[in-house]
Amino acid sequence: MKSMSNPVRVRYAPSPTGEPHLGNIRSALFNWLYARASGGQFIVRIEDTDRARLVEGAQDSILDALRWLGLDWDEGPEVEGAYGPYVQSERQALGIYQTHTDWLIANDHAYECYCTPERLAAMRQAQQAASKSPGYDRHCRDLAEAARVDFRKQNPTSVVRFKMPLEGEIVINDVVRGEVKFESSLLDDFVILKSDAFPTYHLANVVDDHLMEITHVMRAEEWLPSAPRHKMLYEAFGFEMPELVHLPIILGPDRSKLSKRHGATSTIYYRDEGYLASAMLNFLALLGWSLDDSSEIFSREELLKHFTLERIHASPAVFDKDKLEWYNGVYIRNMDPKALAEELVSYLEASVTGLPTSVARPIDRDYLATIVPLERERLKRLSEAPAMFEFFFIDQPEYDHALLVQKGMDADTTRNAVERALATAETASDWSAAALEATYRALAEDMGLKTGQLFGTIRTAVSGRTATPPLFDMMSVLGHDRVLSRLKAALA
RNA sequence: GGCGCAUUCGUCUAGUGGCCCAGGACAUCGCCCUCUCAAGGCGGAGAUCACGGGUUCAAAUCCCGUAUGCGCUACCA
Repeated sequence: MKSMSNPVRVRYAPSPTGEPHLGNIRSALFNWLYARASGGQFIVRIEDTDRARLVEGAQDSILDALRWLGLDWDEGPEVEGAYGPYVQSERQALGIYQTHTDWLIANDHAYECYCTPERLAAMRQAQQAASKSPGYDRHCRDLAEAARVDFRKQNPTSVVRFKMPLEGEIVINDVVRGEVKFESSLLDDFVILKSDAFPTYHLANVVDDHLMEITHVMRAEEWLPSAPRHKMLYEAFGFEMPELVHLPIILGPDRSKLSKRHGATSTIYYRDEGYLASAMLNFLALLGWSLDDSSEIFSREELLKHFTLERIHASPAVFDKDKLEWYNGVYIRNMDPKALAEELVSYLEASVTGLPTSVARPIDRDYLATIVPLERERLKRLSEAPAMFEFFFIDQPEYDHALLVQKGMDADTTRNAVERALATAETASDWSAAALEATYRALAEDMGLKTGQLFGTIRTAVSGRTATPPLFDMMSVLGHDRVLSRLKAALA
């Protein structure tokens, strides 16, 4: 337990190189959860030090994902705080990383390296051929000052490398995994400042985490192998080491790291597909964390109440889309119909993926409000609504008239059933579901048909489909005129 | 190849020496409910707890080894 004088400060530090990956957002969630659960601060820092991989709009997309899930940040882009700026390129422009690098060089913890990419590639090739473990051969580590002057003259581009210890053991302590040991001799002198004067992740991360007074570094497990480098950096600077919390990796169905070849990995994609933020939050929280043997449904509040670092798992978790969909169904069913209707409007009115253009926009909200309670328990994703609701909105659904014929019926009995159903509808005075059901049950009996037969025929005639909400609720919502015209069309 | 992490039903997981010849959830199958589809209820199948050795009266749980999977091994994060 950290003392009250040392409040928890955690950060989510994405690189704006693409869409917000689910695994990445899961890391953000855990950081946010821990910050909020412990009364600490949640900071967002943009790590845009790789100028070549920058993607326009990626930062906005990442922030959108956070906002969608309600992961609010106390400091970061758009929320200035006392430790800014919160974008590394801006910090670079301020000279923060250069200053730290200079200090490291002056104190014999780092050195300039003039090796060309060609030399490094050749070196790696040779190492591979000799099946030696790869790594920088420290060619420039102990160059004499005169030689350095020479190199600078010939080749003004250089990088700065950190001097790793040549021997010994580096032990890091991870909250999830305990002590992890690394052999120093196997770790090479890694680059901390690139030739474009931007820092690498390692330097920027350590410097910024220290300057921003981060207390817990929570990130995906793929970072565990670089933890010893970070530890050496902290020691060289004389900075206090934050707690390390390496989160289990999220896997695809084939058990390799979840990536695009497994399908959509963008959080934004799932939002657009109509997954609810509450469902996504619940699902993501249980990927690498659990409370007990029976709790499955967690609201944001419950998550905050129960989340602890101790219950984070060490083993990786496979992303199961079926389970996500189940969660979504659960949350949709628990949603207030009015709120759900409101949520559905944009999906229904969408130009390409929405209802057919023949349906006038804006759609009738009152009418929609009567449909939603009928379809709610069948919806798994909001994006299914247009296809599912279409027959409520268009004039006349297209369907194969063979579908009108139910089991044990033929063309004549079917035609007769539609005619009688039409006649009954024409004279019906009470259009409530209950009244309709009563009259049509009587009709079925009168005709010697099973309810399943008569109702099935009417269902298809009225909706063009074989799977719908309960028939009479549906007819009641559709309304007298629409039902009559569709029954007539079934006779054509 | 080297280093690191991990290993309980197909999947997410409960389990920290006896309550476990292993519990819950998703998916799957069957039945019930029922005008169809869902939802819901009930039930089934599904894990020799990766494997092999120990330690112990007793191990999924502790120790050692092996195997497998994944991650890292860039002037990417």
